[in-house]
Amino acid sequence: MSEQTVRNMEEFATVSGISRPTLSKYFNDPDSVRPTTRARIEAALEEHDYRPNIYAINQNRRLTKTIGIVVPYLSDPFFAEIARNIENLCIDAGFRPILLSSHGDQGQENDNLDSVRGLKPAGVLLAPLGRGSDRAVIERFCDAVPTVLFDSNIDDVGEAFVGMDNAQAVGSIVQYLCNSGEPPVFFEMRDAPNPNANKRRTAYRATMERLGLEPQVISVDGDGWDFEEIGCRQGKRVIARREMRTNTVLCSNDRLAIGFLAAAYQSGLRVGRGDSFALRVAGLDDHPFSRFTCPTLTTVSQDYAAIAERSVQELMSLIESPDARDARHTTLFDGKLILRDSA
Amino acid sequence: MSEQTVRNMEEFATVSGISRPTLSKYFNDPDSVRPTTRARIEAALEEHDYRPNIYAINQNRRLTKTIGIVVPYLSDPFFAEIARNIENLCIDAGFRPILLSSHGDQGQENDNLDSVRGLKPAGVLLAPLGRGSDRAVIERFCDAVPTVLFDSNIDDVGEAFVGMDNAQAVGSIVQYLCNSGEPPVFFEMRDAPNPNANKRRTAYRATMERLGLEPQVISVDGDGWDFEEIGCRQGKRVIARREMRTNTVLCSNDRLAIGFLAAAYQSGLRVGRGDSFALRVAGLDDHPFSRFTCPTLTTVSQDYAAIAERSVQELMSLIESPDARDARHTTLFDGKLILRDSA
DNA sequence: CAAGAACTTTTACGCGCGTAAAATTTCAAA
DNA sequence: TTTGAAATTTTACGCGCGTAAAAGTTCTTG
Repeated sequence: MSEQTVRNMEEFATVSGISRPTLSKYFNDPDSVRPTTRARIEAALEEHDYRPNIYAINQNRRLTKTIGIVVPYLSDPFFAEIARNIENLCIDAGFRPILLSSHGDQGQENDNLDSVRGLKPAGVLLAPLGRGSDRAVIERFCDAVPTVLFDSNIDDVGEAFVGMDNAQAVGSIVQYLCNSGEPPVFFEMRDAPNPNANKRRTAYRATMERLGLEPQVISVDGDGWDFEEIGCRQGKRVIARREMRTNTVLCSNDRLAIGFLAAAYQSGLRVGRGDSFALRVAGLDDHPFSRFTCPTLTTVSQDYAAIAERSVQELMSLIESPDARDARHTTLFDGKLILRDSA
Repeated sequence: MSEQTVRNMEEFATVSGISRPTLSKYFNDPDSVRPTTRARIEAALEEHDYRPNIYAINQNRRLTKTIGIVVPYLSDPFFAEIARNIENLCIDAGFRPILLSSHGDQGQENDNLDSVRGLKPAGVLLAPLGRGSDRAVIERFCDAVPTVLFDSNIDDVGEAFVGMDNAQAVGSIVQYLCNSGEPPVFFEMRDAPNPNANKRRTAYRATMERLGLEPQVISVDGDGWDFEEIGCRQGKRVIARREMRTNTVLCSNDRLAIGFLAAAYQSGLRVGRGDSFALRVAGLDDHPFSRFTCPTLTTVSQDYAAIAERSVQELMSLIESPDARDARHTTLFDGKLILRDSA
């Protein structure tokens, strides 16, 4: 490699013997040039390992090949996993994903959207904070940028939403719990940040009533995204005060359930199904760690891969034909009951 | 706001009555203009919410205000947490952090470094894959970009390394375990991706020998970054075959330990300290989930905040005076013994 | 082999901003 | 008020690439 000489496309044109406009075409789409030309370019590329300046490229594009991915809380492996899936799909589609986490904070979410807008992205995949989001800010953002919401819905905002069918998921696990033992109590945070929580509580109530059973919702205090901590601390309180009318608890999500399992353990209650166990605990989401709790957690799985794939598909169709959208698309994937040992 | 008119700095100069070069100065450092001027600019900014085009800015800077953060595996909450800390510190320092995960894959790590280089970052904070890294690629990268390594060291690569003192950490927990019961067996992956694993094994051996005890290292098969899964599957095997010479096991990291706890639970062994327990399990790292295992996990904490802070400090001093470096800096933070219920 | 299609080259301009130099204005201290 | 330092304005150029238009070349098809 005889390098150190090629500092821009002009120079690369000289050393490769290809004109700059053709090179420009090539870098925007290698298939848009004749195969022989492409081969010559790529041979020269091997020699000089030149790469176009990404800033200069994007300055002259109204829209870039960047895709923003904004998640509410990346330290939650659920979002990390989904982001990983999405990233890979974006790369496969020829885009550059940029991952931003709002760390559970509204100011950060607003900053992230601002910062993403500055990137002039082709599109954005956004899992909003939910209750903690500044709706006006998000609406304005979605008006300016093709945006697909996932995980957490905000009515009428964004061009599409992809998430879980909470009604179906809650329905199926409540039904299972009722069939296999005592009906579940619903354990949740009073002011859950995520709007799924409300849908889940509602679905729980509806399912219980449909089954002719009296629902019991235990809403506990606790702010922020430290769900395990809240589940554990408040779980111990609930257990100590014997607030549950039955021996079965359905937690609003797996992270709360993981905390609740810890609470049960620390309270000396054995969790599992069968006569020798004092408590049954179930969750929702199939969190990556749910396979390794003690006991392993019965839950309803979200299909991470499917959600990621559909979200990206929606965004791609949005990018390809921005005006061809008649109405907002909503996709809800069914959850799958995952029977493990905790319930 | 009378908007829709200001499309570049020129226009903003017109509407604000400030010359473009002064505006340029302001956006590069608001303190570099006279306070009255600054006030006028900021007043105009309220009116027109103009933002400089980031691509045009960076095209003319040899170095940008971007800082790359590359971690090996973001779905591991350990890295997510440390990245969160680092991100915030970078923002406070006036930089734009860009977070990239290699998802445990060498090709992805190489791509990430390539992609970061294209961003012309002021500096990079890199936690390499370790054993899975392509040393030559990383060396070349570090030659071109001011880089601070963290978590996982690669000898003589990068301008600085910030991590945990494995010898101290392992020493302290081995000592504790020996003092409080039977000496620990060391449980690890045979081909751990992270170089800390080797240091930990070595430290374990050294400490045991110093104490006049015979070390026992159990190295299990398992590829990839799915540590809990490996810890659980292989843990069950180890337990079933009674491979451990004592009732105490020190796992090479918390994620393995979390898996091992699951294995013990599923094997019917009660974990904890005291006569009524069959097994003691300890880990290393103080993983975010270690407070919620059953039982809670005794471990040695890494000071996430300190590691993040020092890493960023090192990088900042590197950015400010790139040549003032005589030798590679290495910072090792002591781990703190965290006594919980598992050992 | 001819004709037209498809591609490449040449030429030229523009994007939005950094930045240098010289002229002018503002400010603070004497 | 004067004076010099500091800040601002004016003017002008350059960064690396996208892209348009016209002219030239190569390929395909019959």
